[in-house]
Amino acid sequence: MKPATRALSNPTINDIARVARVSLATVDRVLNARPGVREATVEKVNKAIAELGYVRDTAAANLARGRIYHFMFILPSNSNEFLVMLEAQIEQLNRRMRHERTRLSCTRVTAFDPMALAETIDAVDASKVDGVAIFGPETPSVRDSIAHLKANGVTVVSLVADIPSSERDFYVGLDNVAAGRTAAQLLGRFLGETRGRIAVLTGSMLARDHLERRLGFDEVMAREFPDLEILASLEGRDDPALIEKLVPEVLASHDDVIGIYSSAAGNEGLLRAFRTWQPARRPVVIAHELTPLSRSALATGAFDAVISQDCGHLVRSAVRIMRAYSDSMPINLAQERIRIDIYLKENMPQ
Amino acid sequence: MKPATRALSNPTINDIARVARVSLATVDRVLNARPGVREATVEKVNKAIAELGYVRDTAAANLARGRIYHFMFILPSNSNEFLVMLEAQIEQLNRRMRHERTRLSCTRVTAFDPMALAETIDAVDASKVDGVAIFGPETPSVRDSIAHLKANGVTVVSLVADIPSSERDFYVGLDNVAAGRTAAQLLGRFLGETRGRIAVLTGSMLARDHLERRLGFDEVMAREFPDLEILASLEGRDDPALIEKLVPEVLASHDDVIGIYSSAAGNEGLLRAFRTWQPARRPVVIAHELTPLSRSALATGAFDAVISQDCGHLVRSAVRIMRAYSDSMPINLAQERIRIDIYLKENMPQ
DNA sequence: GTGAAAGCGCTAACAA
DNA sequence: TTGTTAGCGCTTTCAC
Repeated sequence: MKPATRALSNPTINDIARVARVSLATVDRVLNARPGVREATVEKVNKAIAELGYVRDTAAANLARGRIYHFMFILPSNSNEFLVMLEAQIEQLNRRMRHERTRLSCTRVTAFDPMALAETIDAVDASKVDGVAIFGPETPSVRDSIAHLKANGVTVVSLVADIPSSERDFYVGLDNVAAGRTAAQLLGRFLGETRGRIAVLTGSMLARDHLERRLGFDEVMAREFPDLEILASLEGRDDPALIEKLVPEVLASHDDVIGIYSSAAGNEGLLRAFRTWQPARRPVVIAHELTPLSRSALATGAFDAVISQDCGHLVRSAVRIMRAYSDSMPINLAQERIRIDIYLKENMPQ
Repeated sequence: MKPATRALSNPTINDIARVARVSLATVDRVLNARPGVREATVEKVNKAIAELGYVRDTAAANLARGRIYHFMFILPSNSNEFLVMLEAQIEQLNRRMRHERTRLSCTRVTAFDPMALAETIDAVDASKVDGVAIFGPETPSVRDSIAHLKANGVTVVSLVADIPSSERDFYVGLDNVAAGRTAAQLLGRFLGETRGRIAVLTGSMLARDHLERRLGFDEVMAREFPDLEILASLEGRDDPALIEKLVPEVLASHDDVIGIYSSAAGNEGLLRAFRTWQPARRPVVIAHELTPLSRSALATGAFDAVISQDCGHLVRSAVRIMRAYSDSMPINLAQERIRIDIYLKENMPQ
């Protein structure tokens, strides 16, 4: 064991109190913007804070408060692999953070059902919850519910799919337009000189993330690979069974499908559809989300690339951000940016 | 402002002391494995700890100790873009963490000079430093210096390039063999049916990361793209000027170079060499590290893809790990795994 | 409006 | 070998 290193510390509220010639309690009142302090005193204290370059020790503050953070995740009740992984990460982080005064909980709401989502948001007890992370569709009722929650002092972040028209504090997720562009570029480059049609699988036109991906995909396809013809989106509603039914229909009606962009959840259904399809030439397939299934599809060559976002990062990021907002602390944007991960079989994590 | 949420807390040392019928000080002694406690008492305390599921509150412990962590980074004195970014991240994190009882410092050592590195490591004052992160070559003298540091109770992590034969506690960096494989796969797929020669740029045969990349690259090339001929590595020593001189020589002696794998630092020199080269067909270029220069090369199309590791993540990870080892706390391996990032112009962070 | 004092969970002198 | 006590930086009663 190393001896403790005790050194030149940062200024504390004691220093502020001394410099500003007030008591600790007054400094605390100013720091936490509590009422009952004369304007002149507030200024004295703020001057001392600026002078000394004081920064509050959040750990000590939380210790004194005995504060426990309560954060809630609201996810669609779909049970595709991505959501299973997301929920597993939430549970894992919850266990890890029990000892850091933080509690996470997770609620499921029927997928693509804005009313059910709005009701769930309305049911949040603002006196018991410090922050809510929402993964769901962007509709007026959802916006209203978010506004209501914000008005009650709860931090709100959108997760995976943004809700930019709402008053959410932050969006934790990737740039879905850029993800769609990336898929197009990979598909186009991997196809090289080959000519034919491209099938696109999406989830729901209600889901902002799905729409954005299609937008970015079409943009790059039109600009850089104008010789490839893109078919209309198949709406799979992230439902493996539905996808398994839809895919063969399209493949049967076009015998020159050389590329597939699976832009939403439900790879399971796509892979099952593949089992009964015997194309002349194996198509290039770009899918989303690295999951047990897509990993094995990469390994066997059924998928050529997978575009993904790190579930662990999503959850840690959401929690860090809800904490930062709860404490009015700054955010490291570079750390919170969710990367558009590209996985080939060669760079999958073991 | 929300009211503080005060709730069912975790057990504290007070609970342990009560259950084990000893004093706080004794509990503290057992927790910190300090001597001077009877075996029987130790067991009583440990029993209570297990019974209550006690987990130490590190924040409170650090507050009480007034402890300040001192971590040191040792980097090569080369000044390529990657190192500039790495050092910038260290400085930025240092500013951020001043208020979390953590101080970071950074020392530079002549690149590819094992003796100079060993001397620098030997010069570390173990009584003032809790952990050291080393980015440098793996040689016997370096190993010995690391062993010496470890013997003095300092945590050691290898950074970017591993030193597996040493007693380093952890390696923070990516799997370079897999990175080489990834480069080969991208190059091969982007080339499609085109046939010709591939030039490979490396840094130094002394650098483990460079060797490993070449290894992985050759493996996938031989297995999946046997029709492409790979030329011998050009050793650029991460020196832009040297690279600018070497590249045209190779291109002049082979008129069918259709692909380039720039596996080390010094993209600057490569890009300058391109300015005077007029090939019949633009080659496919895969480079390493997303930097201002490689970003613009992606944007203009001079590079087709960049394989990268996130500098911010490297530094944060190294610090989290040194902290965890200093406190004998567990590590979240999934969070610390450094990803092999693939960037196309479409998925670059803005 | 402002201040004094107790206490959050833990550590470290100093006693016993 | 063990216990008592002060105090880390901050918050929060409760007086004044």
